[in-house]
Amino acid sequence: MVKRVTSREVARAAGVSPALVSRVMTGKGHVAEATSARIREAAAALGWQHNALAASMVTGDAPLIAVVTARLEFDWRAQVLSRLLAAFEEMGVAPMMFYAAEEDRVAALIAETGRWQTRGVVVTAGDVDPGLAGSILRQGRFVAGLNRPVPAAGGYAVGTDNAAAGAQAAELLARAGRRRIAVLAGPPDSRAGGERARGFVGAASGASVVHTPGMTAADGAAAAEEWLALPPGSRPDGVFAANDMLAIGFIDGLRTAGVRVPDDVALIGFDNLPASSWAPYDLATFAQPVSLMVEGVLAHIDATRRPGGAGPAQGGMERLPATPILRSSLGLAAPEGEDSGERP
Amino acid sequence: MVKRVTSREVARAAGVSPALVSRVMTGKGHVAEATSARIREAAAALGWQHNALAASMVTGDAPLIAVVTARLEFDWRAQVLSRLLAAFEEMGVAPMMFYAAEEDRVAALIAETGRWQTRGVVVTAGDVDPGLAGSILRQGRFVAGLNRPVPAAGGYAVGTDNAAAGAQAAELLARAGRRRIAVLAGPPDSRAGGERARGFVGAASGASVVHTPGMTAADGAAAAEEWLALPPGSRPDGVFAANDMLAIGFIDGLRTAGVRVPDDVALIGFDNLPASSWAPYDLATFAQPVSLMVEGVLAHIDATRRPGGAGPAQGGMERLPATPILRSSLGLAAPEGEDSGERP
DNA sequence: GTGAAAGCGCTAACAT
DNA sequence: ATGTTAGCGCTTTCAC
Repeated sequence: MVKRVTSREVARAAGVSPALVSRVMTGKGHVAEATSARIREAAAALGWQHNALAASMVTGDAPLIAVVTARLEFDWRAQVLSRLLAAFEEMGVAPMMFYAAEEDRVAALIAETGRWQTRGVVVTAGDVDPGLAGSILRQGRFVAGLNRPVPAAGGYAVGTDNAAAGAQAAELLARAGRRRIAVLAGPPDSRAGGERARGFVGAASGASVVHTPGMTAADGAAAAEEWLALPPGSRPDGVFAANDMLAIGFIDGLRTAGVRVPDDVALIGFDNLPASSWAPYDLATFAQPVSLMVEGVLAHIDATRRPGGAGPAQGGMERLPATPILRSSLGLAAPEGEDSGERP
Repeated sequence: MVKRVTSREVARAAGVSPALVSRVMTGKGHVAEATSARIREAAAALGWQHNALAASMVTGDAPLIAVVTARLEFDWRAQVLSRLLAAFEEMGVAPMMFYAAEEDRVAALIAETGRWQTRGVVVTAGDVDPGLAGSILRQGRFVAGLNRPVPAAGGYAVGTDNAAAGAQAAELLARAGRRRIAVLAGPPDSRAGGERARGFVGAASGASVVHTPGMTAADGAAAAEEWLALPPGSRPDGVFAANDMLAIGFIDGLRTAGVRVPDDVALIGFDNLPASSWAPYDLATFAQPVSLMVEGVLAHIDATRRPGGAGPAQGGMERLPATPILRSSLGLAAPEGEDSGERP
């Protein structure tokens, strides 16, 4: 550790008091143009940087936001993070990451965020404990859940309307003339998968639910094996996969056995992965409202900084609609909306 | 902002001096078991959390590490980040993210990291300015570049040995009996693409270099158009794509025109994306040494914390070998190494 | 427009 | 084993 330059030294070099240096940095109070310039020069000459730690301590407000996250291989998480980080950068707040190796570490991580005087927490993984959220909220900090509820008064949560999308999937498959339909729901404990499946089943009586151990392409391929093992007469001819990975693995598995998509099985996935638009798949899917979710979070953060504080958001979760992307895997004769084919 | 609880209040509640509370938190100095317990109880009762900001200020060492990054859609970046964040979490240091919306913001971001008294900077995007790196290093902080050099004495850098992999790609295509070979190098200003292409060309005289505007599947498909536009006699029969996205788009483009892979064109990509192993592609590729890169960075950070400081690393970049993943797109009769097929 | 003085919440000698 | 005393580097009244 080398001796650090302090604002006092800058002040002395510029022939002013430390208070003036502070005023120049914070922009609060009036400083003569000439003095300000002299101070900046002195700072540059000494290589001084404004110490954010010290400043935060005395003001009691650190321009810090905590982001609780987990495996970034998940598409929506990486996307959402990219945009959140870009926005925070622009807002001039520094994001601190709290990475959960295991889902059950999330509560501990959320608690940790308080040690750094962060303005609040954005949670993109795991579950938000009501008591914990409440205590953070009571400190005047915010708690924002992405694709997960924040069950506490004053908490904010946005997410994809999975159930509505599920219902829409059922409707699309019906419109494509499919009668025996099924949903690949992912693991029984998958929140998103469960919601999508419930919406699907709710809109289509008689739909069957197939759980898979995970939500990878390999799990989709395994589901294809199961499909092939069914007596031909009872095989579903329309399938909604809770995500694109599952759908892609399912397609690959079916094709290996000579089954045709969409002729033999119509298919729709979820996530609008880049791969869904690739030639071998041309997979119909749903695009998550990533931009809107991020905007929602940013708007909430912004609201908590203003006089009135955040609005009346009371533990409910704002549900944003996913956008159906119609592609040939659905086997719809003539999609009324043109295939947008846009990337996520 | 609500009135915050301080260690002094905890001390009073526990009937001790503030110093003891500090000792319990830092674990330095001896505290009687009973006293320690009393203090912890008081803290819990008051809902007090140790203030990391204040502690860091007085010790002069904040357990903070800056990570400069950019678009997380890039596969290796998301992978590397996941592991780095997990490791930092385990080390008990908090990662602060500095997100570069544009490559040319990187220098400014690296400079910013000093304001938070971070122990050092891990750079995963853009270029590291030598002067800037030098001044950070002189402050006793570390600078670690991932897949980019840190041109300053004491800086550390690890990355994939792109040139060696390029050479190996050429060799593999030769072994597959290909004579007219080419490389899809990506944009002329792509560092990784350029290195891979140079290694390829260096190992195979007569190889042609094709630049593409970007490195997406769409760019690969456009390259396929170009390939098809060539007179049949002069079309390359072996292609090395600087990444899997490009390769996949190229395959899709060729197939649409009835060209067969590997019969008409043998192909090898780079990155070992999950998609490379999917049935329609079964794309030979190279896996980046992600784990080793991360380990290198962690070891360097660890070294900088010890007495001797970091080793003699002097601006050079540690080059780690990419692992070839042999798959059917290469058209090798009998791969001597079994297809590992492992995911990245 | 500028300076002096008093802390922010904690830790680190140095005492005891 | 515990308490006392100075600060860390900055911001903020309150004077002038």
